[in-house]
Amino acid sequence: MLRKTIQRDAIRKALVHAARPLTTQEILETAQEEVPQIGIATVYRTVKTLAEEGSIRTVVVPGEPDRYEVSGKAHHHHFSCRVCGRMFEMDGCPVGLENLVPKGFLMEDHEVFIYGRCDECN
Amino acid sequence: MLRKTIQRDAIRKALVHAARPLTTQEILETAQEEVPQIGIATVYRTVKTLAEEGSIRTVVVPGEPDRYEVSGKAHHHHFSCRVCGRMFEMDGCPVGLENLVPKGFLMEDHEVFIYGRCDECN
DNA sequence: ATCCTAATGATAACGTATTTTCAATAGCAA
DNA sequence: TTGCTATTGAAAATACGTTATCATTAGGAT
Repeated sequence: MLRKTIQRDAIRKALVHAARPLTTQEILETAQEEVPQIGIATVYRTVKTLAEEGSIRTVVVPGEPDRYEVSGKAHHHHFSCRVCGRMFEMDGCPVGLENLVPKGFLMEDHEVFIYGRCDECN
Repeated sequence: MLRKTIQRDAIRKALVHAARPLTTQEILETAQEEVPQIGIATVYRTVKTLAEEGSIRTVVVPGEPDRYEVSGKAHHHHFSCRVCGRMFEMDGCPVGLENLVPKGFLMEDHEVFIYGRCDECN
């Protein structure tokens, strides 16, 4: 039986309140504002549980550690700021992806990453 | 002074003749057809040199090891086959990427990955 | 309030990709 | 052909994200 702990609450809150996908480090830092003694192992454990139960989604990023975001959001992609390293959500989807797919290939899924500077760093 | 070796030649050839970006393992296997005793350390060393001199480009992929391809190709993106694990080139680019970028953000670059089954695995 | 045990925190261990080490080999200039 | 030293191969060492270990803490049912 799953127990309700202040650590899990802090981690869940960090993810729910974030408007962007968070790394385990970012989750740790946010959760520490509420539960200072929380450790990284708890973040990994909780994130794993939340992902298994389906309430969060893993965002796998090129050349960077995984991020996590609450599931159920509308289809979207991500913007990665080269200055502050944060990753942001972008609504919508580019057009004509199916035209890229070579003949005979089957498209099941896609990912788009845009790199640049976020509004704060720009 | 850089020396010409059969190992470097085999690695360069593997990359030049490939129609798709290769992992260090794939480079090793291809190069071994020509130089059976070649080791993975030489692949890493040579790939690093080639990247520094600009003749190849590193393709950083979500959740997978880096790939390498010769530079100078026309702008393109990649298709990743979930069955055989190979990555293929796709000419062209989706439309409307700039519409995704939030107000105040600056787009410098972008990457698109499509996942599915390649023609051989389909 | 007590007891059982799930959960935690600190840290060691792991997995995997990549780099370094070092003795042996092989370009290549003289 | 010789000699110098860049390059190689094998294996050890790193880097770094993630998982496991284990003694301690704290939900929460009774």
